[in-house]
Amino acid sequence: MGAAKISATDAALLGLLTRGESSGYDLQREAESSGGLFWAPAKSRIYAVLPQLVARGYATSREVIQTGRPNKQLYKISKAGRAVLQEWLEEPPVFEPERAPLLLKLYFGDLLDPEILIEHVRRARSEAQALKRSLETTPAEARAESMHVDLTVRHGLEWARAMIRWTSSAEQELTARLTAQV
Amino acid sequence: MGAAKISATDAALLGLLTRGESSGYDLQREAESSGGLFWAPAKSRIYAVLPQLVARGYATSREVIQTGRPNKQLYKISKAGRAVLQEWLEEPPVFEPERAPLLLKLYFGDLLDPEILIEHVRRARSEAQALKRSLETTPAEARAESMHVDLTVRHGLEWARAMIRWTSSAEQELTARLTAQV
DNA sequence: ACCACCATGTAACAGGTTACATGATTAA
DNA sequence: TTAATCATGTAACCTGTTACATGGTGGT
Repeated sequence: MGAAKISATDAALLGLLTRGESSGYDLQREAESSGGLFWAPAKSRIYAVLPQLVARGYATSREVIQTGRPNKQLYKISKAGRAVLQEWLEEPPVFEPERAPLLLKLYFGDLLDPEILIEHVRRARSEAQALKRSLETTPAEARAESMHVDLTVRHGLEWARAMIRWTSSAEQELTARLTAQV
Repeated sequence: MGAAKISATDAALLGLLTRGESSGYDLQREAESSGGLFWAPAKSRIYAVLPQLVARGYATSREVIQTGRPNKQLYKISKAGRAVLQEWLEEPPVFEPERAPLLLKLYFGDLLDPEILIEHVRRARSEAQALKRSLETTPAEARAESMHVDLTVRHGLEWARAMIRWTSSAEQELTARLTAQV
C-alpha cells in the first residue's frame, strides 16, 4: 500500500476535482484561467486522462444528457482518488533548474549572429515584462482569498523579475561587445 | 527550403559536434559536465538521436576500431547539419514560465498538512542554495573564456537567487500562519 | 577482489503535442 | 453571417525515461 503512483497531470486533475464534480471541458477552462501558470496540458490530454482515472478507481463518472447542447461526462473524485492525491502531495517535489531553449541558443552563441542573439534576449525580456504586468494586475481578491494562490502568483513575479534582471544585463553586455567590435 | 525542423536535443548535439568529431559517449560526458545546466538527456536518448541525425544527412559517422576497449562511432557534423542548426538558433525561442510540481503542491496547499508543505518549501530553498553555491564556486576560467558560458551561469545564479528569496518569504508566511493557528 | 571507466545499444513504457472531426446554440 | 461557446474525442507522431545487457582494462 502506498506504492500507487500518479503523474503531476493526474494530480492536477484530481486536485481540481476535490472542488466538485466537473467535466473535462470545465477542467480545461480552469487550467487555462489560472493563466496556465503552473499547469497547462493540451485538452486532448485531459480527455485521455479522465477515463484512466476512472479505470484506476480514482474517480467516477456519470453522463449528463443535455438538450440544446452536447451531453457531457461529469467526473467525481473517489476516496481512493483522494488518498492517492494525498500521497502525491506529500511526496517531496523534484527540484530542477530551468532548461530553456534560450539558454541553449545562448550557450552556442558563437555560432550565431550577435544581433539575432540580442533580439532573442530582448524578446525574452519583453515577454517576462508582460508576464510581470499581468501578474501584478490580476485579481487582488483572488490573492487575498487564498494564501496558497497568492504564493504561486508571487513565485511567478519573483521569477519574472529575475528574468528581467538577467535579460537586461545580458543585453547590455552583448551590445557592448557588439559596438566595441565595430 | 528552410522548413526542416530539429528539436532542442538535435540542436544541442549538433552544436557540440561543431566543436569536433565525437562519440555518443563523449557527448554525454560533455552534457553532464556542464552540470546539466540547460540540457541533460538520458544517454539512451543520445544513442538514439545520433543515428537519426546521420539518416537525415545532418552528420556522418565512421567506426573506429579499438583494441583493448570497445569500438566506437565518431560523428561529424555535415554542411546540411550546420545549416539546419543555424536555422534553429535563429528561430526565436519559446518563452514559457516555470511549471514546477512544487507550485502545484502549493496551489493545492489546503489539502495538505501545513508542516509538510513547509518541509517542501524548505527543501526547495536548500536545493536552490546548493545550486547557487555550486555555480559560484565553479570555474572562473571557463566563465572568463566565453561570455556566452558566463551568461548562462549568471542566468542560473539569478534564478537560484529568485528561488531563495521566494522560498524564504513563503516559508515565513506559512510558519506564521501555522503558529497563529495553534 | 572490487569498482570505475570505456562504449553502445535494446525494450518497455510514460507522457505529451498537433491536427482533425462533429455539430447545435447563442451573441455581436 | 460570422464567430464563440459548449462538449468530446481519435490518430499520428514525438520526445523522453528507466532498466537491462555486454565485456575488457586499469587502478586501489
